[in-house]
Amino acid sequence: MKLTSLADYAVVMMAAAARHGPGARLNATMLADETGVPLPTAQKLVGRLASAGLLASARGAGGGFQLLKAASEITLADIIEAVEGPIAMTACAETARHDCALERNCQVKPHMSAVSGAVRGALASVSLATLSQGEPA
Amino acid sequence: MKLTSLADYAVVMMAAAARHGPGARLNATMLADETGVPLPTAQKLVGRLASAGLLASARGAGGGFQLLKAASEITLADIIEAVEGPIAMTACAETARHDCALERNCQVKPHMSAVSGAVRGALASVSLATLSQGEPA
DNA sequence: GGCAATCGGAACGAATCAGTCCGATTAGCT
DNA sequence: AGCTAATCGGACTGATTCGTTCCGATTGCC
Ligand code: SF4
Ligand code: SF4
Repeated sequence: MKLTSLADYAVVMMAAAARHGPGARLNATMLADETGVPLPTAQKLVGRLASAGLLASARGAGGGFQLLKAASEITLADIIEAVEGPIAMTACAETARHDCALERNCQVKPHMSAVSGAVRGALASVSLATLSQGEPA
Repeated sequence: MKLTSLADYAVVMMAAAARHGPGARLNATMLADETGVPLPTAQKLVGRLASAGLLASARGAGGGFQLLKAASEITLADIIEAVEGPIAMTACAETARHDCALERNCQVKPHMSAVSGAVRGALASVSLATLSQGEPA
């Protein structure tokens, strides 16, 4: 019940990116140096974030990344799903992927989608704008 | 962002146990046969649940397990914490365990305890009594 | 006192994660 | 236009944790 280090680092990097304003040009090296995340790991993360639609990527010299949405429009759930995949507590909650051996006569299965929704809602209630501020609410 | 198979199986077994009433004598073999969880895995799970204080264990022939609380008093968070350990989204949210390299100048760290609390609250709002019923709310 | 049944912890194999590296692509300069 | 340099993108390796399985310790019953 804890998120992976990759997802955690991705949140830290996105918060740092949000602090640069919506139109700033960013590259992996700058973000890695600013947050302390190892550079190769940072490269992997921005790649995933870009393919998920949270960042716009530009290749070549002078390229880099850029936030596609406002900080208040990006939530923790978005970042986590971009890095870790869909938020589903159990195997049966995820559409497709029905490889649970107990699924045929599992009594708690009908409730799991609601539980996943609740957790996802808790994560979606936190926006990047909140995280980028130093002090808690 | 998904719970492990062990925790999932533990929830299924606890729901099955709750359906037997509060004072019923249960053993690992019965629960495994009823839920479909492999017997050795079920043994490991009931052991952890007992050491966490959710079940009372009795050794020897004619022994077994027994629920210590009412079904409405046991929440998903309790079961997950019993199997997976404390619910903490990040390394810094957990008291002790401060082995994060970015912890010195991490801007999002102050918010993570609140996020962990929100997720834990979402899980704590679901009781075993709800899960043991076949139909969702 | 012997026996059978059950809990408890220790060991093994598998899967995923975290980290690292090198190739493909493109802007900028000569 | 050709070359160079800088950056993204995907593929590979090692490490950690998860999941499973097995066998020994303990206790009630006969
Ligand atoms: S069917 Fe039951 S045991 Fe299988 S993943 Fe869903 S909740 Fe878990
Ligand atoms: S200090 Fe920052 S990077 Fe480290 S675990 Fe906490 S939130 Fe994550």
